[in-house]
Amino acid sequence: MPRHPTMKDVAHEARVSLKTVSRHVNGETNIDPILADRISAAIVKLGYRRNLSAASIRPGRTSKTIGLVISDLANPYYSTLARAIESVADAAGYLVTIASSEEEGLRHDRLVDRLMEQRVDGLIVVPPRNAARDWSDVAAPIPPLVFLDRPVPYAEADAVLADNAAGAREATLALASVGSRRIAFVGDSLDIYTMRERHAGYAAALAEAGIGVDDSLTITTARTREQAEREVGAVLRDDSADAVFAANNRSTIGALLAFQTAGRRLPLVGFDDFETSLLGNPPVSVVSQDIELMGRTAADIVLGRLNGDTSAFAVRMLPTQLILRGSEKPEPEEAEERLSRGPSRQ
Amino acid sequence: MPRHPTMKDVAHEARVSLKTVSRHVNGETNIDPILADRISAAIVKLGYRRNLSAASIRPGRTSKTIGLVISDLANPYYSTLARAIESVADAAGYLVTIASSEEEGLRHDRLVDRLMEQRVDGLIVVPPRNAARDWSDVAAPIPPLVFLDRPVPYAEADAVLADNAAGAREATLALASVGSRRIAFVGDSLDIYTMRERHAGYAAALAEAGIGVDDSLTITTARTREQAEREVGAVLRDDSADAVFAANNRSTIGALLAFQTAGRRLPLVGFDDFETSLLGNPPVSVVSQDIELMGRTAADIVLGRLNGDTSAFAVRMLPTQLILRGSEKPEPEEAEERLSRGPSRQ
DNA sequence: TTGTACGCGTTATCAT
DNA sequence: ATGATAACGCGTACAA
Repeated sequence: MPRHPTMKDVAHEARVSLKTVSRHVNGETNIDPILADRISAAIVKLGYRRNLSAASIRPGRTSKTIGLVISDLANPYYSTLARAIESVADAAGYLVTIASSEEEGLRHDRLVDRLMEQRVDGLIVVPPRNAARDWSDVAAPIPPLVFLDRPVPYAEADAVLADNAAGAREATLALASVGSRRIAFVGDSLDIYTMRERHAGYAAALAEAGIGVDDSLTITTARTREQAEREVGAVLRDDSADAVFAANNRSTIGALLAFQTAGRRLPLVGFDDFETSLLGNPPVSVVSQDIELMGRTAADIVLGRLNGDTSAFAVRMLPTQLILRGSEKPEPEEAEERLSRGPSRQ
Repeated sequence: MPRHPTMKDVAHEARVSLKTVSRHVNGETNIDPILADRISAAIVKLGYRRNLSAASIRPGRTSKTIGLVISDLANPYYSTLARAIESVADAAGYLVTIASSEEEGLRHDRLVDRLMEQRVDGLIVVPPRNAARDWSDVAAPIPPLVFLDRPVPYAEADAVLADNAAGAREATLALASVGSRRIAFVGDSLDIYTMRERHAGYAAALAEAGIGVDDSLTITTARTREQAEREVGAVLRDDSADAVFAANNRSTIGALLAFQTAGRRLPLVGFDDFETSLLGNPPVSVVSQDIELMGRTAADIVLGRLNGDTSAFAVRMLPTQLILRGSEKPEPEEAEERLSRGPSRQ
């Protein structure tokens, strides 16, 4: 593998000075067409490519790169966010370096440090659940920083979040409005910010509907799809609830699996839409976040800061959307149901 | 925002020379503990962070970054690939810069150029459907290069692919072995490499099973989930097929939607597993690719090359796995079916 | 319009 | 063990 040709090589080949090549490469116009042609020819002949790493160390120049630290790129929620960010960044001429923290504070901090050492121009970050270092302990200068999807652990930054509490409230009200009274909350630990928010919205809706919160209906052990399935299976056996608010994707799918196994279902609304929500029978009602908008907003904020926006730091709370597809309603009576259904389906 | 402190600043603050700071930062041991302490203190006091961009311009030094160009990061298939690559890369101390080509040749080429200008150490690339530039026209030096998921457009590189033809053959044989004779192929255009491969496997299986290929059963207009749904709906109305091989994810889901609408289903096997394949009734049989293994393999190859592996370029064809969950079988008779089913489910 | 000379932050050589 | 000095590839005063 040959060495990378440099500007000096090009200059030599084209019998011009370094500076003239630099001008040519940077698209300046005041340059003799004769020389320009010679330079172009030399560039093609040698296969010259700019070294942006080298260029970026000059004062005032940057890497035109944005760093993104999320929990897990394999999670569709985060890959959708990443895609939206990448899309906005690319349109502005920026690359995106993406890293997964796996919710581990130390790993997160290591990745942030690495990205700063790489001199990214901006940083978009999903704070890990188990935060390690405090952001106020990070030495200046910190590049424009946006927190995503989680509460803001640091004042000198912007943030973009979904209104989890409002979404959960709407979902729970929808279940209550068609007659459910013992609505179970099925989700992950309330140590997780989004879960706390969603549970708060759930509780608020119950209060509004004149239903007391029954703690035995709050299930926070659904870390995986399988656990959710077991928990909802137990609910069905005990007949302890008459509806389910599934506070995340895994809980929704676990609930559906439990319904399938039991041969009967409860009214259900889930948090976060999923690819096959239309395939349920009935189709599954969900609280949907505009994930792409969240990503685009975060990227826009960073790019705005890079373009000199010095307005006060702010938290953008984005609304969610309740999509009712039918699963929020109670199961029809047996006889009636048989009629309304085809002889079989997937 | 203050300026980044440099090694020179640290050296000055610690009253040492530049080189000693460099040694300290790079973890060399031959250094007076007294001075080391002074340097550490200065680093903390000034908030010094090394500038890897600057370091990487030295000959023999690299950016410790890998470039990845895929079709679309929002597609779970590619985000799973990206995650696996990132995971391997991170363990080896590499960052990954990810970009989406959107299957556009020009965009793809632009991103590849940008990554090379950024001096990534290695490149993993999904060649776009509409290739623009030929790789042989790209000037040397090209960093270690691995093609992913598509046929190899260039000899000086490694490649990692799934055995699409074998997977499709297995799927089709599974349908034939339970009695289907008019098996429809539902997928996207055969201009797409994976579709061609999967159709070839489908045709091979039919030949093996002693069934002729009926061209009217090959549907290649299912670009979206909705189109697939319409096409399969038509098949159901016409009764033109007695089974469906869905050659990609969207086709599988479209078929399931059509089954749901029609109130009856055909034996079905889909290509690529999906999150809720267990939620079907019966659960959906699929050909599954080991996407993570593909990503890890690609990353391992690049890292191997970076560590001096000079063995001949090779194409790794990874096997697929047929997962039979029940949907490959014909629908039971009406009476029988009613018994085998609970009164209702999602 | 073109070129000279220097600096960016880092690492490497080599002498001390 | 430590430091002066020269690169690395590129951009920019400033002079010509």
